[in-house]
Amino acid sequence: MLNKKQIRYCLDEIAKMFPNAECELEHANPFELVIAVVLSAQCTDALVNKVTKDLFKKYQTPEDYLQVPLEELQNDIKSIGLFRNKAKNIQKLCKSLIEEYGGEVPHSKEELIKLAGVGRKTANVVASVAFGEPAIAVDTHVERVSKRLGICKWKDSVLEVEETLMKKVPKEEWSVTHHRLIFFGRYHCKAKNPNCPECPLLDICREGQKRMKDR
DNA sequence: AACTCGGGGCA
DNA sequence: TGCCCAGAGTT
Repeated sequence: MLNKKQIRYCLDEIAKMFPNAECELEHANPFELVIAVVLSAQCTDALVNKVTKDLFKKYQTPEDYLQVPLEELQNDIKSIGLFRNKAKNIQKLCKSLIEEYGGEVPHSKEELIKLAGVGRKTANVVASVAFGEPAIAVDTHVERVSKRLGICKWKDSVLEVEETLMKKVPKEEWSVTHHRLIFFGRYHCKAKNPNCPECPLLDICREGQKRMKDR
């Protein structure tokens, strides 16, 4: 397991690789961000951005999403996959926003995660990106990279990965950390063919060293 | 803990 | 054409 100093080294090196790692979803306000992140589950940000361009023109408020039949909303987002569930969840989510939060998006992770279609990862992204709350969103990239590098244990659950990161990274850097790890995982430390030979972290990465030895 | 939901992108 | 990608909800 890497200690705090080693993790700091990793994050600094990744920061050099991706100097402007930030949320790739297009949004103008917290409400749009919530919708975009809910839509982004199990699909790429690029694909979501294609849909949200028109979607955000058509729907500006939670009320707008409830004024159309479910089938119409499903049709508006059908190109992203899992659209039936996502459309249902968005209407439920909008209903909750109106009835429980005065039409506004709540700021805390604890409130966000209660919303339909919002899980731990989405709640963390919205809290940190929209409201600047300290949070580390653990998606598949963050989980994989954390395990390969040795930041956490291989058998850790998603929640345990998140807790370990929060424990070992200073709170002020939680938000930027999750973006750094996501970029690192998506573009360099890929699931299939991680670019270990050109990785600046090879000397510290247990999985990288193992892979290089096995070649 | 395992299963289901569903498309686009790419070889 | 078939494999790969990416979370939430339910049981």
